[in-house]
Amino acid sequence: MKKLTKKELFFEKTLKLISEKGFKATTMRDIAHELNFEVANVYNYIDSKESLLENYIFGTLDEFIIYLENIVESSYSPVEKLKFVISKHAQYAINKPYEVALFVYEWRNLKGDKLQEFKEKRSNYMYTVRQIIEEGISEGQLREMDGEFATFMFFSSMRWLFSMITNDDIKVNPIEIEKQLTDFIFKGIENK
Amino acid sequence: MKKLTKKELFFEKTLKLISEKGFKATTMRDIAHELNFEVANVYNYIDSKESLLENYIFGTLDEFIIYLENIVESSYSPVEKLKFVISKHAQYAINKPYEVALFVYEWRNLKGDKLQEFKEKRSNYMYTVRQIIEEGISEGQLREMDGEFATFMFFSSMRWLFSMITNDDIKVNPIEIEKQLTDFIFKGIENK
DNA sequence: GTCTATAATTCGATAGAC
DNA sequence: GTCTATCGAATTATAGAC
Repeated sequence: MKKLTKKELFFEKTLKLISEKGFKATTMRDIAHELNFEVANVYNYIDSKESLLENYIFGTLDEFIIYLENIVESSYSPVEKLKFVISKHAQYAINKPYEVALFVYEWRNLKGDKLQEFKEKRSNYMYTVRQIIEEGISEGQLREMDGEFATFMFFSSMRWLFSMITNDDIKVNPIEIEKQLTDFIFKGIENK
Repeated sequence: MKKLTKKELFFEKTLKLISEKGFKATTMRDIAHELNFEVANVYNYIDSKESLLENYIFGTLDEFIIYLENIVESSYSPVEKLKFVISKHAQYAINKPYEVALFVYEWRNLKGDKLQEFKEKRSNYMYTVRQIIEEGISEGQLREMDGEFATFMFFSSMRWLFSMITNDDIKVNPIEIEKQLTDFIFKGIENK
Protein backbone atom coordinates (compact mmCIF):
# COMPACT_ATOMS: atom_id res chain seq x y z
CA MET A 1 0.00 0.00 0.00
CA LYS A 2 1.47 3.29 -1.13
CA LYS A 3 1.71 6.05 1.41
CA LEU A 4 -0.17 9.16 0.39
CA THR A 5 1.12 12.69 0.87
CA LYS A 6 -1.14 15.12 2.69
CA LYS A 7 -1.97 16.75 -0.59
CA GLU A 8 -2.93 13.47 -2.23
CA LEU A 9 -5.01 12.56 0.78
CA PHE A 10 -6.81 15.89 0.59
CA PHE A 11 -7.81 15.45 -3.06
CA GLU A 12 -8.76 11.82 -2.59
CA LYS A 13 -11.04 12.44 0.39
CA THR A 14 -12.52 15.57 -1.14
CA LEU A 15 -13.30 13.81 -4.39
CA LYS A 16 -15.11 11.00 -2.60
CA LEU A 17 -17.10 13.43 -0.51
CA ILE A 18 -18.20 15.57 -3.45
CA SER A 19 -19.12 12.60 -5.60
CA GLU A 20 -21.30 11.15 -2.86
CA LYS A 21 -23.05 14.28 -1.63
CA GLY A 22 -22.99 16.32 -4.83
CA PHE A 23 -20.86 19.36 -5.55
CA LYS A 24 -23.34 22.02 -4.49
CA ALA A 25 -24.39 20.09 -1.40
CA THR A 26 -20.80 19.69 -0.23
CA THR A 27 -19.60 22.73 1.71
CA MET A 28 -16.09 23.81 2.52
CA ARG A 29 -16.97 22.98 6.12
CA ASP A 30 -17.83 19.43 5.10
CA ILE A 31 -14.46 19.09 3.44
CA ALA A 32 -12.62 20.56 6.42
CA HIS A 33 -14.49 18.27 8.80
CA GLU A 34 -13.64 15.23 6.69
CA LEU A 35 -9.97 16.10 6.99
CA ASN A 36 -10.15 17.01 10.68
CA PHE A 37 -9.09 20.62 10.39
CA GLU A 38 -10.67 24.06 10.11
CA VAL A 39 -12.29 25.65 7.07
CA ALA A 40 -9.49 28.10 6.38
CA ASN A 41 -7.05 25.24 5.84
CA VAL A 42 -8.93 24.05 2.79
CA TYR A 43 -7.49 27.05 1.01
CA ASN A 44 -3.98 25.75 1.56
CA TYR A 45 -4.75 23.20 -1.15
CA ILE A 46 -7.06 25.00 -3.57
CA ASP A 47 -7.83 28.50 -4.81
CA SER A 48 -11.60 28.17 -4.81
CA LYS A 49 -14.40 25.65 -4.78
CA GLU A 50 -14.93 26.38 -8.46
CA SER A 51 -11.37 25.51 -9.50
CA LEU A 52 -11.63 22.26 -7.55
CA LEU A 53 -14.45 21.02 -9.74
CA GLU A 54 -12.74 22.19 -12.92
CA ASN A 55 -9.58 20.26 -12.14
CA TYR A 56 -11.39 17.01 -11.47
CA ILE A 57 -13.62 17.18 -14.52
CA PHE A 58 -11.05 18.25 -17.09
CA GLY A 59 -8.58 15.77 -15.71
CA THR A 60 -10.99 13.02 -16.65
CA LEU A 61 -12.17 14.51 -19.93
CA ASP A 62 -8.72 15.24 -21.31
CA GLU A 63 -7.50 11.74 -20.55
CA PHE A 64 -10.39 10.23 -22.51
CA ILE A 65 -9.81 12.57 -25.42
CA ILE A 66 -6.15 11.64 -25.75
CA TYR A 67 -6.90 7.95 -25.53
CA LEU A 68 -9.59 8.19 -28.21
CA GLU A 69 -7.24 10.06 -30.53
CA ASN A 70 -4.75 7.21 -30.28
CA ILE A 71 -7.44 4.68 -31.08
CA VAL A 72 -8.73 6.62 -34.07
CA GLU A 73 -5.27 6.90 -35.57
CA SER A 74 -4.73 3.15 -35.29
CA SER A 75 -5.44 0.63 -38.04
CA TYR A 76 -7.90 -1.48 -36.05
CA SER A 77 -11.36 -2.25 -37.42
CA PRO A 78 -14.37 -0.25 -36.17
CA VAL A 79 -15.48 -3.10 -33.90
CA GLU A 80 -12.01 -3.48 -32.45
CA LYS A 81 -11.81 0.27 -31.92
CA LEU A 82 -15.14 0.22 -30.08
CA LYS A 83 -13.95 -2.58 -27.87
CA PHE A 84 -10.93 -0.49 -26.91
CA VAL A 85 -13.20 2.42 -26.03
CA ILE A 86 -15.48 0.19 -23.95
CA SER A 87 -12.46 -1.24 -22.21
CA LYS A 88 -11.15 2.23 -21.42
CA HIS A 89 -14.52 3.27 -20.02
CA ALA A 90 -14.83 0.11 -17.98
CA GLN A 91 -11.31 0.33 -16.58
CA TYR A 92 -11.74 3.98 -15.72
CA ALA A 93 -15.09 3.38 -14.04
CA ILE A 94 -13.60 0.52 -12.05
CA ASN A 95 -10.42 2.29 -11.03
CA LYS A 96 -11.70 5.85 -10.73
CA PRO A 97 -15.44 5.68 -10.02
CA TYR A 98 -15.56 9.00 -8.19
CA GLU A 99 -13.94 10.91 -11.02
CA VAL A 100 -16.59 9.43 -13.29
CA ALA A 101 -19.36 10.49 -10.93
CA LEU A 102 -18.22 14.10 -11.04
CA PHE A 103 -17.82 13.97 -14.78
CA VAL A 104 -21.32 12.60 -15.28
CA TYR A 105 -23.33 14.41 -12.62
CA GLU A 106 -21.58 17.65 -11.78
CA TRP A 107 -20.48 19.23 -15.05
CA ARG A 108 -23.54 21.51 -14.90
CA ASN A 109 -21.91 23.36 -12.06
CA LEU A 110 -19.05 24.52 -14.24
CA LYS A 111 -19.28 28.20 -15.06
CA GLY A 112 -18.68 30.51 -17.99
CA ASP A 113 -15.81 29.59 -20.29
CA LYS A 114 -15.17 26.32 -18.51
CA LEU A 115 -18.73 25.16 -19.09
CA GLN A 116 -18.42 26.06 -22.75
CA GLU A 117 -15.11 24.25 -23.06
CA PHE A 118 -16.58 21.15 -21.45
CA LYS A 119 -19.55 21.02 -23.79
CA GLU A 120 -17.41 21.42 -26.89
CA LYS A 121 -14.88 18.78 -25.92
CA ARG A 122 -17.56 16.32 -24.91
CA SER A 123 -19.47 16.94 -28.10
CA ASN A 124 -16.36 16.31 -30.18
CA TYR A 125 -15.63 13.13 -28.27
CA MET A 126 -19.11 11.75 -28.85
CA TYR A 127 -19.01 12.71 -32.51
CA THR A 128 -15.77 10.83 -32.99
CA VAL A 129 -17.21 7.68 -31.41
CA ARG A 130 -20.31 8.06 -33.56
CA GLN A 131 -18.13 8.09 -36.67
CA ILE A 132 -16.55 4.80 -35.63
CA ILE A 133 -19.99 3.27 -35.06
CA GLU A 134 -21.30 4.46 -38.42
CA GLU A 135 -18.20 3.10 -40.10
CA GLY A 136 -18.96 -0.25 -38.47
CA ILE A 137 -22.51 -0.14 -39.78
CA SER A 138 -21.55 0.75 -43.32
CA GLU A 139 -18.94 -2.02 -43.34
CA GLY A 140 -21.57 -4.51 -42.13
CA GLN A 141 -19.89 -5.45 -38.85
CA LEU A 142 -22.69 -3.76 -36.93
CA ARG A 143 -26.37 -4.24 -37.69
CA GLU A 144 -28.36 -1.56 -39.50
CA MET A 145 -29.40 0.98 -36.91
CA ASP A 146 -29.53 4.64 -36.11
CA GLY A 147 -25.98 5.81 -35.44
CA GLU A 148 -27.14 8.52 -33.09
CA PHE A 149 -29.12 6.10 -30.94
CA ALA A 150 -26.26 3.69 -30.80
CA THR A 151 -23.86 6.43 -29.77
CA PHE A 152 -26.10 7.56 -26.94
CA MET A 153 -26.38 3.99 -25.78
CA PHE A 154 -22.66 3.68 -25.85
CA PHE A 155 -22.20 6.53 -23.43
CA SER A 156 -24.94 5.51 -21.09
CA SER A 157 -22.80 2.45 -20.45
CA MET A 158 -20.36 4.46 -18.39
CA ARG A 159 -23.15 5.66 -16.14
CA TRP A 160 -24.39 2.16 -15.75
CA LEU A 161 -20.94 0.95 -14.83
CA PHE A 162 -20.69 3.66 -12.25
CA SER A 163 -23.98 2.61 -10.65
CA MET A 164 -22.78 -0.95 -10.47
CA ILE A 165 -19.37 -0.20 -9.12
CA THR A 166 -20.44 2.17 -6.39
CA ASN A 167 -23.20 -0.19 -5.26
CA ASP A 168 -21.99 -1.61 -1.98
CA ASP A 169 -23.99 -4.81 -2.33
CA ILE A 170 -22.01 -6.01 -5.29
CA LYS A 171 -18.57 -7.56 -5.36
CA VAL A 172 -17.05 -6.53 -8.63
CA ASN A 173 -14.69 -8.68 -10.64
CA PRO A 174 -13.06 -6.19 -13.00
CA ILE A 175 -12.48 -8.70 -15.77
CA GLU A 176 -16.00 -10.01 -15.60
CA ILE A 177 -17.62 -6.59 -15.51
CA GLU A 178 -15.86 -5.60 -18.71
CA LYS A 179 -16.90 -8.81 -20.41
CA GLN A 180 -20.54 -8.40 -19.36
CA LEU A 181 -20.57 -4.84 -20.62
CA THR A 182 -19.03 -5.75 -23.97
CA ASP A 183 -21.43 -8.66 -24.39
CA PHE A 184 -24.35 -6.47 -23.57
CA ILE A 185 -23.48 -3.75 -26.03
CA PHE A 186 -22.80 -6.18 -28.85
CA LYS A 187 -25.30 -8.96 -28.21
CA GLY A 188 -28.11 -7.50 -26.09
CA ILE A 189 -30.03 -9.81 -23.80
CA GLU A 190 -32.04 -11.94 -26.20
CA ASN A 191 -31.22 -15.62 -26.72
CA LYS A 192 -30.97 -16.36 -30.41
CA MET B 1 -53.56 23.48 -26.36
CA LYS B 2 -54.97 23.20 -22.89
CA LYS B 3 -54.99 26.31 -20.77
CA LEU B 4 -53.03 25.93 -17.57
CA THR B 5 -54.10 27.26 -14.21
CA LYS B 6 -51.64 29.44 -12.33
CA LYS B 7 -50.89 26.57 -10.04
CA GLU B 8 -50.16 24.19 -12.91
CA LEU B 9 -47.99 26.81 -14.55
CA PHE B 10 -46.03 27.24 -11.34
CA PHE B 11 -45.22 23.56 -11.01
CA GLU B 12 -44.44 23.17 -14.68
CA LYS B 13 -41.99 26.06 -14.84
CA THR B 14 -40.43 25.18 -11.50
CA LEU B 15 -39.91 21.59 -12.54
CA LYS B 16 -38.17 22.61 -15.74
CA LEU B 17 -35.96 25.07 -13.90
CA ILE B 18 -34.88 22.61 -11.23
CA SER B 19 -34.22 19.82 -13.69
CA GLU B 20 -31.99 22.05 -15.80
CA LYS B 21 -30.03 23.83 -13.09
CA GLY B 22 -30.13 21.16 -10.41
CA PHE B 23 -32.12 21.25 -7.19
CA LYS B 24 -29.43 22.70 -4.95
CA ALA B 25 -28.36 25.24 -7.53
CA THR B 26 -31.92 26.51 -8.02
CA THR B 27 -32.85 29.11 -5.43
CA MET B 28 -36.28 30.30 -4.38
CA ARG B 29 -35.30 33.60 -5.96
CA ASP B 30 -34.63 31.83 -9.28
CA ILE B 31 -38.09 30.32 -9.13
CA ALA B 32 -39.73 33.65 -8.30
CA HIS B 33 -37.87 35.35 -11.13
CA GLU B 34 -38.95 32.67 -13.60
CA LEU B 35 -42.57 33.37 -12.68
CA ASN B 36 -42.19 37.13 -12.63
CA PHE B 37 -43.07 37.70 -9.01
CA GLU B 38 -41.36 38.10 -5.64
CA VAL B 39 -39.79 35.41 -3.48
CA ALA B 40 -42.49 35.46 -0.83
CA ASN B 41 -45.09 34.40 -3.41
CA VAL B 42 -43.40 31.07 -3.96
CA TYR B 43 -44.76 30.07 -0.59
CA ASN B 44 -48.31 30.51 -1.84
CA TYR B 45 -47.77 27.27 -3.74
CA ILE B 46 -45.49 25.20 -1.54
CA ASP B 47 -44.60 24.71 2.11
CA SER B 48 -40.86 24.44 1.64
CA LYS B 49 -38.20 23.76 -0.95
CA GLU B 50 -37.80 20.31 0.55
CA SER B 51 -41.43 19.31 0.08
CA LEU B 52 -41.27 20.48 -3.53
CA LEU B 53 -38.62 17.91 -4.38
CA GLU B 54 -40.40 15.18 -2.46
CA ASN B 55 -43.64 15.69 -4.37
CA TYR B 56 -41.97 15.53 -7.77
CA ILE B 57 -39.88 12.46 -7.02
CA PHE B 58 -42.49 10.34 -5.27
CA GLY B 59 -45.05 11.27 -7.89
CA THR B 60 -42.82 9.61 -10.47
CA LEU B 61 -41.71 6.69 -8.34
CA ASP B 62 -45.17 5.69 -7.15
CA GLU B 63 -46.55 5.73 -10.68
CA PHE B 64 -43.84 3.32 -11.83
CA ILE B 65 -44.40 1.04 -8.87
CA ILE B 66 -48.12 0.71 -9.52
CA TYR B 67 -47.57 0.05 -13.20
CA LEU B 68 -44.99 -2.64 -12.48
CA GLU B 69 -47.33 -4.36 -10.01
CA ASN B 70 -49.96 -4.61 -12.73
CA ILE B 71 -47.45 -6.12 -15.13
CA VAL B 72 -46.19 -8.65 -12.62
CA GLU B 73 -49.69 -9.86 -11.84
CA SER B 74 -50.43 -10.41 -15.52
CA SER B 75 -50.00 -13.70 -17.39
CA TYR B 76 -47.56 -12.36 -19.99
CA SER B 77 -44.23 -14.08 -20.59
CA PRO B 78 -41.05 -12.58 -19.06
CA VAL B 79 -39.99 -11.09 -22.40
CA GLU B 80 -43.41 -9.56 -22.95
CA LYS B 81 -43.38 -8.17 -19.42
CA LEU B 82 -39.98 -6.59 -20.03
CA LYS B 83 -41.22 -5.01 -23.21
CA PHE B 84 -44.07 -3.42 -21.27
CA VAL B 85 -41.62 -2.04 -18.74
CA ILE B 86 -39.37 -0.66 -21.48
CA SER B 87 -42.38 0.88 -23.13
CA LYS B 88 -43.46 2.52 -19.88
CA HIS B 89 -39.97 3.93 -19.34
CA ALA B 90 -39.76 5.19 -22.89
CA GLN B 91 -43.17 6.80 -22.84
CA TYR B 92 -42.52 8.43 -19.51
CA ALA B 93 -39.13 9.75 -20.61
CA ILE B 94 -40.68 11.14 -23.78
CA ASN B 95 -43.71 12.72 -22.15
CA LYS B 96 -42.23 13.73 -18.81
CA PRO B 97 -38.48 14.17 -19.29
CA TYR B 98 -38.09 16.69 -16.47
CA GLU B 99 -39.73 14.44 -13.92
CA VAL B 100 -37.29 11.76 -14.97
CA ALA B 101 -34.37 14.15 -14.59
CA LEU B 102 -35.30 14.90 -11.00
CA PHE B 103 -35.87 11.25 -10.28
CA VAL B 104 -32.49 10.27 -11.65
CA TYR B 105 -30.25 13.14 -10.58
CA GLU B 106 -31.79 14.78 -7.53
CA TRP B 107 -32.96 12.01 -5.22
CA ARG B 108 -29.76 12.47 -3.17
CA ASN B 109 -31.16 15.74 -1.92
CA LEU B 110 -34.05 14.06 -0.16
CA LYS B 111 -33.65 14.06 3.59
CA GLY B 112 -34.26 11.75 6.53
CA ASP B 113 -37.28 9.48 6.27
CA LYS B 114 -38.01 10.51 2.70
CA LEU B 115 -34.55 9.50 1.56
CA GLN B 116 -34.97 6.16 3.28
CA GLU B 117 -38.38 5.63 1.74
CA PHE B 118 -37.02 6.43 -1.71
CA LYS B 119 -34.16 3.97 -1.44
CA GLU B 120 -36.41 1.17 -0.25
CA LYS B 121 -39.03 1.66 -2.92
CA ARG B 122 -36.45 1.94 -5.68
CA SER B 123 -34.65 -1.14 -4.42
CA ASN B 124 -37.88 -3.12 -4.42
CA TYR B 125 -38.70 -1.94 -7.93
CA MET B 126 -35.32 -3.02 -9.27
CA TYR B 127 -35.53 -6.34 -7.51
CA THR B 128 -38.90 -7.06 -9.09
CA VAL B 129 -37.55 -6.31 -12.55
CA ARG B 130 -34.56 -8.49 -11.84
CA GLN B 131 -36.86 -11.40 -11.00
CA ILE B 132 -38.56 -11.04 -14.37
CA ILE B 133 -35.20 -11.03 -16.13
CA GLU B 134 -33.99 -14.10 -14.27
CA GLU B 135 -37.22 -15.88 -15.06
CA GLY B 136 -36.58 -15.10 -18.73
CA ILE B 137 -33.08 -16.52 -18.48
CA SER B 138 -34.16 -19.73 -16.76
CA GLU B 139 -36.91 -20.23 -19.33
CA GLY B 140 -34.36 -19.75 -22.14
CA GLN B 141 -35.95 -16.70 -23.73
CA LEU B 142 -32.97 -14.60 -22.65
CA ARG B 143 -29.37 -15.68 -23.13
CA GLU B 144 -27.34 -16.93 -20.18
CA MET B 145 -26.02 -13.89 -18.35
CA ASP B 146 -25.66 -12.28 -14.98
CA GLY B 147 -29.11 -11.16 -13.87
CA GLU B 148 -27.71 -8.33 -11.82
CA PHE B 149 -25.77 -6.90 -14.74
CA ALA B 150 -28.75 -7.14 -16.99
CA THR B 151 -30.93 -5.39 -14.46
CA PHE B 152 -28.52 -2.50 -14.12
CA MET B 153 -28.38 -2.20 -17.87
CA PHE B 154 -32.11 -2.12 -17.98
CA PHE B 155 -32.30 0.90 -15.73
CA SER B 156 -29.52 2.78 -17.39
CA SER B 157 -31.82 2.85 -20.40
CA MET B 158 -34.03 5.46 -18.77
CA ARG B 159 -31.08 7.76 -18.28
CA TRP B 160 -30.01 7.28 -21.84
CA LEU B 161 -33.49 8.09 -23.06
CA PHE B 162 -33.47 11.22 -21.01
CA SER B 163 -30.20 12.36 -22.55
CA MET B 164 -31.58 11.78 -26.00
CA ILE B 165 -34.88 13.48 -25.42
CA THR B 166 -33.54 16.61 -23.79
CA ASN B 167 -30.89 16.99 -26.49
CA ASP B 168 -32.06 19.93 -28.58
CA ASP B 169 -30.28 18.74 -31.70
CA ILE B 170 -32.46 15.70 -32.08
CA LYS B 171 -35.99 15.53 -33.38
CA VAL B 172 -37.55 12.62 -31.57
CA ASN B 173 -40.11 10.31 -33.11
CA PRO B 174 -41.68 8.66 -30.04
CA ILE B 175 -42.53 5.44 -31.85
CA GLU B 176 -39.07 5.12 -33.31
CA ILE B 177 -37.26 5.89 -30.08
CA GLU B 178 -39.09 3.10 -28.30
CA LYS B 179 -38.31 0.66 -31.09
CA GLN B 180 -34.62 1.56 -31.11
CA LEU B 181 -34.44 1.14 -27.36
CA THR B 182 -36.17 -2.23 -27.41
CA ASP B 183 -33.96 -3.45 -30.25
CA PHE B 184 -30.88 -2.30 -28.43
CA ILE B 185 -31.72 -4.02 -25.20
CA PHE B 186 -32.65 -7.28 -26.87
CA LYS B 187 -30.29 -7.44 -29.83
CA GLY B 188 -27.30 -5.22 -29.01
CA ILE B 189 -25.42 -3.63 -31.88
CA GLU B 190 -23.65 -6.56 -33.50
CA ASN B 191 -24.70 -7.87 -36.88
CA LYS B 192 -25.16 -11.60 -36.73
C1' DG C 1 0.12 24.40 8.13
C1' DT C 2 -3.04 25.38 11.64
C1' DC C 3 -5.83 28.24 14.12
C1' DT C 4 -9.45 32.27 15.44
C1' DA C 5 -12.13 35.77 13.77
C1' DT C 6 -14.76 37.84 10.61
C1' DA C 7 -16.06 39.93 6.18
C1' DA C 8 -19.36 39.77 2.42
C1' DT C 9 -22.86 37.51 0.36
C1' DT C 10 -26.64 34.43 -0.35
C1' DC C 11 -29.91 31.31 1.29
C1' DG C 12 -34.75 29.61 2.91
C1' DA C 13 -38.45 31.32 5.21
C1' DT C 14 -41.79 34.57 7.74
C1' DA C 15 -44.51 38.85 9.12
C1' DG C 16 -47.72 41.86 7.91
C1' DA C 17 -49.80 45.53 4.86
C1' DC C 18 -52.57 46.04 0.67
C1' DG D 1 -52.20 36.73 -4.40
C1' DT D 2 -48.86 40.18 -4.36
C1' DC D 3 -45.81 43.17 -2.33
C1' DT D 4 -41.90 45.24 1.00
C1' DA D 5 -39.04 44.34 4.62
C1' DT D 6 -36.41 41.57 7.23
C1' DC D 7 -34.68 37.68 10.11
C1' DG D 8 -31.48 34.07 11.17
C1' DA D 9 -28.67 30.78 9.39
C1' DA D 10 -25.33 29.13 6.15
C1' DT D 11 -22.04 29.94 2.56
C1' DT D 12 -17.39 31.09 0.28
C1' DA D 13 -13.46 33.34 1.17
C1' DT D 14 -9.84 36.31 3.49
C1' DA D 15 -6.78 38.45 7.23
C1' DG D 16 -3.53 37.78 10.36
C1' DA D 17 -1.48 35.55 14.65
C1' DC D 18 1.06 31.38 16.09
